[in-house]
Amino acid sequence: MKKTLSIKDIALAAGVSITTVSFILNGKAKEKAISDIVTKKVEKIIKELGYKPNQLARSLRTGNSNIIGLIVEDISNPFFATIAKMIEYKAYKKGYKIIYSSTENEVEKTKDLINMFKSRKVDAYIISPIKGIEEDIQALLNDHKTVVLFDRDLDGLKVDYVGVDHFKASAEATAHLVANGRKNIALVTIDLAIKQITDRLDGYQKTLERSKLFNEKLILKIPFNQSEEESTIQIRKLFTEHKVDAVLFATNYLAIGGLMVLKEMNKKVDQDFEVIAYDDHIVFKLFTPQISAVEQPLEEIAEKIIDLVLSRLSTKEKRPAQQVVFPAKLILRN
Amino acid sequence: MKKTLSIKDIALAAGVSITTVSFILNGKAKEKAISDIVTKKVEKIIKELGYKPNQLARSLRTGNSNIIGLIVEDISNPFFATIAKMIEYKAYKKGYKIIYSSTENEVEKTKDLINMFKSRKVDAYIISPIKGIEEDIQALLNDHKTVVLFDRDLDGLKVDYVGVDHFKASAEATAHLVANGRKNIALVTIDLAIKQITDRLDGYQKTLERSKLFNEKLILKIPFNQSEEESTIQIRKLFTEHKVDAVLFATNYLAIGGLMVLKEMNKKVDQDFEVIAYDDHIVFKLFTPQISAVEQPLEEIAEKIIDLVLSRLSTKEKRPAQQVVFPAKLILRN
DNA sequence: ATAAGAGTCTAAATCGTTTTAGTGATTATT
DNA sequence: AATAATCACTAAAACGATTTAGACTCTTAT
Repeated sequence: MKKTLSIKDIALAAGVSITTVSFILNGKAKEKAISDIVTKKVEKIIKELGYKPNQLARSLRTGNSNIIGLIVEDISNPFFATIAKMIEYKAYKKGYKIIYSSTENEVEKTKDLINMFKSRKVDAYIISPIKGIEEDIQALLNDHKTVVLFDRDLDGLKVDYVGVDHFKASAEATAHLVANGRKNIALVTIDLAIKQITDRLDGYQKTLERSKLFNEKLILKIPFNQSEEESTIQIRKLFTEHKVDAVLFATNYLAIGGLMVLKEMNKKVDQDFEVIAYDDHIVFKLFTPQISAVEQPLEEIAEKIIDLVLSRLSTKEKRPAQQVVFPAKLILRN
Repeated sequence: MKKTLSIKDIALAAGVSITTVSFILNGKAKEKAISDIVTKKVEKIIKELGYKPNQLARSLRTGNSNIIGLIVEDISNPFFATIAKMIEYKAYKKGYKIIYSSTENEVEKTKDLINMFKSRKVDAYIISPIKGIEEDIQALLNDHKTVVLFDRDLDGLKVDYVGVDHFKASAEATAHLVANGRKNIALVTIDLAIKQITDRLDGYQKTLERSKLFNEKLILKIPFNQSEEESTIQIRKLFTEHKVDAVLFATNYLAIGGLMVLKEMNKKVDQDFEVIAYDDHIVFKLFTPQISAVEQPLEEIAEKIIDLVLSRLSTKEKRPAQQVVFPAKLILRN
C-alpha cells in the first residue's frame, strides 16, 4: 500500500530535482547555492510528510554509516556491559550509534560478526578479540578501517589497543597475600590462551617463585565452557585436598563460583583464609566479609576507547597505532 | 586501492552474467536452470576470491536484512543481558543476527533507535518499551513490521507481548510475608509509570489492605535516575523512622542498594527482619543469609519472544496479536 | 521445413541515495 | 556588444545487489 517515502517523492512534491533535495538534506544548501526560498520550502515538505532518508541507500552510496560496531566476549558480563554502556553513551552524543554483539569466545562467531559489520559498513570496530582472528583484523586494517582492540591484545598487529597491566596487577595482589603471611596461595583461573589471562597467571607465578612459595598443585585451570557443576566440584576439591590459606581468582565469575563453594562448605573467609577476586563485582561488596578485588578502571578504559575511535574517524591522517595500558587498582576490603 | 569485490568482478572472472552469479549465490541455480558446470565454476571463483555479497545492497533491493533489532532499557542489567544473550543464541542458529541497544528509559533515544533500526531495514523489532512511544510502535505495525514487546506492555496496541504477571507475583510475595506474621511490611519501588512497576505496587497494596496491614508510610518511591547516595539516604530513613519487619524491593538494583544500607547499618536479615527482592540476582544467593526473590522465567520468556518473532517472519499470513503472560516464581531462601 | 518446447543464460530495471559535471539565465566587466 | 563570472539548479552515473522478461540454441513433433 503505502510505499515508503523516498527523496523522489519529496522532489516531486516540491517541484525541484532530487539533487536539490539531497543537498538540502545534507546541509549543503548554502555551499551549493540553493536559494533560501527553495530550501525553506523543501524543508517544510520534508517535515510535513515526515520523510526520513533511507540509511541503507545512503551507506551504500557513501560507504559509511555513523554506526560503530562493538564486539565483546559476553554482553551479560558486567565488565563488558558497563564498558559497552559508557561507550554507547559517549558515542551517542557525537552522533554515532553503537551496535553490539557477543562472541562467546567462539572464533567462527567472531568472524561472522566482523563480516556482518563489514558488510553493513560500520565506520569503526571496537573489539575484545580472541586468538584466531588476527588475519581478519589485519584485513580490516588493510582496508583502512578504524579498529580499536580492548581488554585483550593480539600479538603482531599494529593496531590501537586499550588495556590493563594484568601482570602487574596480579603480581601486586599476590604480593599482598604474601605480605600478609600466606603460605599456600592458590590461583583459580581459566584455561584460555588469552594474553590477559596468561598475564595474570604469570604475575602470580613470578611473585610466588621469588618468595619460594610457588606450588604448581595450587593452580586450578578451569576449562572454558565447562559446566558450572563440574567447575564447582574442581574448586571444592582444590580447597579440600590442599591446605590453602588464600586464593586469587582470575575472573569475577570464577570468584563468584568460588564463593558459592565456600558458602556451601561453610568455610569462612577470615584471618585464616583470604580471597582476592579479579574484576570487581557488586557481589564482593555485599559478601560477608567483603571480598578484596582487583578493579579495572572501566570509565577510563571506555573513555580512551571512544577517544581513539573518534580521533581516527575525524581525521584522514594516519597516526601510528597507540597502545594504552592502564594500571589496575587493588581494592582491599578487610 | 583495492576496491571491495562486487558481484560484477565475479561475473567478469567467470565469464558469465551478473544475473547468473546472483542466482547461484541465492541457491537458485537449479530452479533457474543454471548448468552444474557453470555453477561449480562460479562457486569456485567465489571461494577463491573470497567474495562476500554486500548486505547493504542486498537489503536495499530486497527490503530485508536478516537482522533483528533488540531494544532494551539497559543492557548492563542482568535481566536484560541474560534475555538478550538467549535471544541472540537462538536467533543466530536460525541465521538471524541480533543488534541491540539501550534506551536508558529515554523516550527520545528510544525513538531514535527505532528510526535507526527502521532505516536499516531490520526484519523485526523486539522492544522493552516505555510510555510515550505508542505511536512509533503503531507506525511499525501499520507498516506491517514484525514487533514483539516484552517486559512491559503498552495499552491500546494490538501487538505480540511476552511478560510476567507482576500483580500476582507481588501479591504472592506479600502474602508470604503476611503469613509469616510480619506486621510492618515496607515496599521500596521506583517512581515510574510503567505497568510492570505499578502492578507490583498494586499487588502489594491489595494484599495488605485485605489483611488490614496497609500503611502508606511504608511505601518508598525512589525517583528514577536519582543518584545512588540520595536513594541510600531515603532507604536508611525508611528503616530508621519506621519499625519495619519486612521489606519487598520492586527491582533487583533497589534490593542491592537496600542490602548495602542494611550492611552499613549493621542491621541483620533474620527472624525479625525479612527481605524479598524482585528479579533474582546472583548477589541474593551469596548474601548472608540468602535473600528470597521473585524470579522471572528468563529462559521461557526469551524462547517465547524469539518463537513469536520467527513465526511471524516465516509466514506471510496474519495471525492475531498474542499476549503471553508467564507466572513468576517466589524463591524462598531461609 | 517449421513451429513448439525445453534448456541455459542475460540485459536492463530497480531499490534510494550522493555527487560530478553541467545547463541556462542573469549580472558584471571590458 | 561581446565575454566572463556568478547564481540557482539539475541530469545522469554510481553504489552493489535482485529479479523480470526475454534471447538464443537445440530437440522434438508435425
